[in-house]
Amino acid sequence: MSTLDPPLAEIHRRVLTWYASAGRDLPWREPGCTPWGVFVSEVMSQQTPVARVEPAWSAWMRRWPTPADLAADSPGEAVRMWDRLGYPRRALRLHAAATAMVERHGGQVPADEEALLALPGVGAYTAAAVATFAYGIRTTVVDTNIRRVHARLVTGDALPAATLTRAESSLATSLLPEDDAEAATWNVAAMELGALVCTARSPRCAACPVEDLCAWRRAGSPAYDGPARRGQAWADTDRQVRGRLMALLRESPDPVAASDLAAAWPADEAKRERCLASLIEDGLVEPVGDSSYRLPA
DNA sequence: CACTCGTGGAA
DNA sequence: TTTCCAAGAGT
Repeated sequence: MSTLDPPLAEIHRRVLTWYASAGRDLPWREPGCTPWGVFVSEVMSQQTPVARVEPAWSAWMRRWPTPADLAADSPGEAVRMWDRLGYPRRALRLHAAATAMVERHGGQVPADEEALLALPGVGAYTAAAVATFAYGIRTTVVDTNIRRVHARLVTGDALPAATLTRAESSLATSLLPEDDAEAATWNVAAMELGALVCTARSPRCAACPVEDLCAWRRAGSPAYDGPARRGQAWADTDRQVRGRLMALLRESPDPVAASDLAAAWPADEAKRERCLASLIEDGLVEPVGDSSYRLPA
């Protein structure tokens, strides 16, 4: 554990100042936003770019302003409203989380990180993010943006490792400001720096408030030299087929006939049937009668 | 721990 | 056109 030079306080000051002027005015960052609004924004933002989340979040919050409002509706409606944000199991889990809030937390988003972690669809990142952004609690947030900022600024690597390491987590904790409010702002500011400036591809170092302090820049911006990162295949994968089937089911207010689902992926019947079965297993689809299907009621 | 799970925009 | 990858979670 080495002492940073220059002092951490200087990094904090510069990044917080940068964030105050360059941070985006996202609706869930407004002072009046409810913890539920923050919670929804965090779940929607898991693996989905903010630009696509923003309109979806607004529509969602208009329809279901509280956890109880969502819990009172069907999981299928949540999946339909999720539309094309991707990974629709998140919609199912968000609905289940709302139900848990009603049943176990008086209809409120819990402030305790432990309780948050117990909710469906909430992992280490989301629990910390909701605790700090909705409730101002001083806790360590580690997302892909923050990992990349730390990798470059402190460690001197072009990119972080493929999976989160213990060293990264303890580094993030060691960088956290002591003050509660400042820690919360630091968390969002570091994420924002990674999202807008310290990006994965072609970072905009000229716009970075800490470029002269960056270990990676000081080392001459060496290229990534870790193990090859395997890209996500898409064509002919189960994910593509599931997506095709879900699109049909979302668009139809009525149950969809098996023959219509078959037409959505005629090339490989076995694969199609397997995907439909997995969607049913996941609770994203339910059979109606003998040969039609719908989103869960 | 490695793998799966959607979608679409930008390089 | 192809490739990359974006506020991760669950198994």
